[in-house]
Amino acid sequence: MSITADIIRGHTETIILVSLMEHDSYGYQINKDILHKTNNRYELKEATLYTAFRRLEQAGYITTYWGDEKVGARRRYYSITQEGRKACEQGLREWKEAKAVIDKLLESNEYM
Amino acid sequence: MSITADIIRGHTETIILVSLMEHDSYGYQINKDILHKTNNRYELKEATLYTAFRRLEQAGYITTYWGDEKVGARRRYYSITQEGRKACEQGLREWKEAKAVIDKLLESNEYM
DNA sequence: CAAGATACCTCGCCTGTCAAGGTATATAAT
DNA sequence: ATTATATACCTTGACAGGCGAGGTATCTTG
Repeated sequence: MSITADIIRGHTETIILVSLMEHDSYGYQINKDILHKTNNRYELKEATLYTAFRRLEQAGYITTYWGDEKVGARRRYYSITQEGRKACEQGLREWKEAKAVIDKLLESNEYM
Repeated sequence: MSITADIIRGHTETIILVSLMEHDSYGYQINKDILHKTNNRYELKEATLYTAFRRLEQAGYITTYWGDEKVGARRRYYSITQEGRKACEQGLREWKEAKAVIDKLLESNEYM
């Protein structure tokens, strides 16, 4: 995993929110989706994932409920709220802005 | 300044190293260059800048010397080392990788 | 019945950011 | 003269997010 903690820092919440935009999901699944979407290049650490869930819940961006699995391990599902959708869009805008700025600063000269 | 601390986190050192690739410079100038390069959209906080210099020096990525200004405030100049150039290139590679991964995760669905 | 996958969780350390405070010089305005 | 602003440097301590290390429980497969 070449992506360092500091580079991903601050994007975790938006990544989770985006993954909840289409449909409710649960922690383990969200992380596996991330792994597959990135062709096994990236995966959130469990501790990071769950602390992010707590923050997002605290902020009112997601709500949670237990699945009714008759079999297998219990699943805690997460659902994005209207506020969460706004925060998600804001996060995406911030990413685009940050990307443009960092690209400008890093690629203004090409040393690669 | 819409770019949050967490999004920029981890790029600071590479930003500084890139700015030293062409020629030696000093703190105040580097920060002003960043400000101009980004059309006043971004500027490092002084504390962040100087703590980053200490880290980079500690890591052997930059060396430092005092300017011989006859007039005005003294300037501490920084010079990138060979190790620093390597670290810079590594930082640029990491940025490209991180950008690709985050883009994949955030733009796999378009909600903007 | 051991191993591995699924599925959840918390504690406490680490590290980069930055607000707040400081020093000193030169110039322009009041 | 004094105040303000720009230049130019610096440190301390709080804060917050990432995550290593540890834990629990269920199901499947060899």
